[in-house]
Amino acid sequence: MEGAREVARAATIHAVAALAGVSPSTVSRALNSPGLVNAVTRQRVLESAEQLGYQPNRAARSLVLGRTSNLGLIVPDIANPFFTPFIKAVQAQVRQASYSLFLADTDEDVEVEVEAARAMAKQVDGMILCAPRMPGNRLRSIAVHTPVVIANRQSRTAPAVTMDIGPGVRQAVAHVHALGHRRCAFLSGPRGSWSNQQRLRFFTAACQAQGVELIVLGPFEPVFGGGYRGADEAVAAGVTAIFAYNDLVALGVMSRLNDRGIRVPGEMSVLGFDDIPMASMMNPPLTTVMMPITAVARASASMLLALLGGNGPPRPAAQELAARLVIRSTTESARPAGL
Amino acid sequence: MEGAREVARAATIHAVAALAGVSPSTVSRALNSPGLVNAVTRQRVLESAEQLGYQPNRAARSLVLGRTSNLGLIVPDIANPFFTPFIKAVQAQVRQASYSLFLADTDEDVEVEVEAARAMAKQVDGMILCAPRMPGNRLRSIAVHTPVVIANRQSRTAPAVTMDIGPGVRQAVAHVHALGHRRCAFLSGPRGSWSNQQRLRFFTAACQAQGVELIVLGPFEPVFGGGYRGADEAVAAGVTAIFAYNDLVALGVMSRLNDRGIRVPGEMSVLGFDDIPMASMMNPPLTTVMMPITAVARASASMLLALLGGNGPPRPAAQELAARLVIRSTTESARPAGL
DNA sequence: ACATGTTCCGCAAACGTTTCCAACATAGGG
DNA sequence: CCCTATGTTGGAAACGTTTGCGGAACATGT
Repeated sequence: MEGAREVARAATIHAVAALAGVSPSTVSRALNSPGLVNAVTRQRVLESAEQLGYQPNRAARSLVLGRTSNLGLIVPDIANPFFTPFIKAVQAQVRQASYSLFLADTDEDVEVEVEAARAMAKQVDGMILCAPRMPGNRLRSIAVHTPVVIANRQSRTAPAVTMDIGPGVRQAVAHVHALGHRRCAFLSGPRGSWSNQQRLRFFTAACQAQGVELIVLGPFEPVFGGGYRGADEAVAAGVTAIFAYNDLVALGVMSRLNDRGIRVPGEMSVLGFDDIPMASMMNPPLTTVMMPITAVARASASMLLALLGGNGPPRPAAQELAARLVIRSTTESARPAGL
Repeated sequence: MEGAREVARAATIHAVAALAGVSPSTVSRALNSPGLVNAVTRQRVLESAEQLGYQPNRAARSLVLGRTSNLGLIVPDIANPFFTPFIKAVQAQVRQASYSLFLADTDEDVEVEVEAARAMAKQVDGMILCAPRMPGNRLRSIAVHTPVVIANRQSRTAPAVTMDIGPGVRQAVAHVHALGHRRCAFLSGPRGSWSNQQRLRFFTAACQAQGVELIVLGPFEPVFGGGYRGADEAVAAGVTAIFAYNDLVALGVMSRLNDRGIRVPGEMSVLGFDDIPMASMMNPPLTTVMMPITAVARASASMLLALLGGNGPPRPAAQELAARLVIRSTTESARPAGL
């Protein structure tokens, strides 16, 4: 009967004005453009505001200002450790520019992705999209209304910051080649994912260039469990080294190989992709291609802020950062099969 | 010079009204209370809205309605895998109730915690706080203005949902006792953390009750690296089993023990806390106390939604869910020292 | 034909801000 | 002493919605 517990009704600018004995306009000015109001009046206003615990109503402010001071970030999966440094870096930068951040996770689902983006677009000034699966036209329909920066994927629709995996992939292939591996497997990630297509393409090219036979398997779920099946198929295919779509599946592969009594790196070399924090903590620590994800986050955030700053589209409408190989302990010389 | 790239100015309700040949009020009603408007007019309005790509202005709506349809969630650390199931579950439930979610991470820092909460409070209808370090008075000053549910921590200020670690801890101690361990270490987490104090208290009580000597060490950082030092100190203390503050440090402990050539569980039993996804994937898989974190998330979200639903404070103003031990492969019979 | 009820719709106020404009006071220059 | 520039303030409009109130149109019962 009593309805929702009545939270103390927030003080408005009028209340502050009344208490300070000035008009609401003066209060607004005292708070937002200190230069325009007499110092002693200002002090009085500030005290009244403090006393009443005045907090400006964001909705009213947004309404007249036409902006929300909120930014959005969409990532495929919060649980994927690959994204956590990304999220943290974006959040830090955004907060420093005194914006708040909306974060949404799409469970790696295209429909959720566009739905989340659409819903978010209505209440932010701009957003960073890390949406590897969203079709181009959907993306465009959003970018028309809202300033958008695309992360980790190329785009002609909006400014994008991507990673150039070329150097890392070539280093990886050169590394296994130098160790004597001649027949390797690539464990694909989700079929529709742009990242997967890109990785597959570069591995194919690098292997061909360096004379390594590449067996491509999959697709597998880009999670730990995906590595189980991947390991089995790779073993069946008789390869001596495995390039996993990402570190998570590499970890799954190692676990499965261990279960089957196949020693890493003694009998099978395993390479990951991404260099998530966990990679260096595994036993043995994982050799992997390090993605400069934090740098991407910073660049994306800067780009978005520049876009909103009204300085026109940022100079480089696209930016690309290089990945590189990190050699740890899951790669070793190939041994002749059967030994 | 040209200013920010001018995004197409959004269509207002007036534009839709004009196109449909009705008044703005009718448009509003057609969209929000279909029953109050004639079916054919409604159809006309809907078509006009569609044609113009009309999206209601959230700020204006919030202003008159007095609510934002946004909820907030504050967690100490997104990178901590313990929280990812929590975040996901909250997000799913919140979205289902057609709210959007603001997510903030506080880097385990008290100041950031209260600052984030304060900033967030201004633009959400309610929030879930997972803030183990926030002082009670700060918490109260926020809960006065905004409906709040506290997760994973007791509170007399706001409705809370906590986990009862008692059963899990007692099972863990009984387990190692049954295996013959009589001298164990507890690796403490952050000193100020409520969780840590709680875990320490329960382990102390359970060990005393069951006749196990407990050496408490630390505090250690609640991350992987924290386990390195923890492992060394535990070995130095001459214990045969280690209770880690959480799974992350347990993983660090295992890694460090492995480096030092100390076999787990052969020479040292290790128990974690939380049962993060990774725990079951380690090699060997970790024996740990499982926290019902997803259940907590669901309960918190339901509680908050009930609070907002205006049904008054939800029936149980506090709720408690039980933790339990999950036995895997890092615990084994104690061997006489020196063998 | 009239009274009464129902259905549908428009008018206008309200939400809490910001900001343009005008008004006033004061000071300074001629 | 007047004119103008400057500094400070209040009034009022505007942002885009929702909603209470009243009126028009129409149907129904007498």
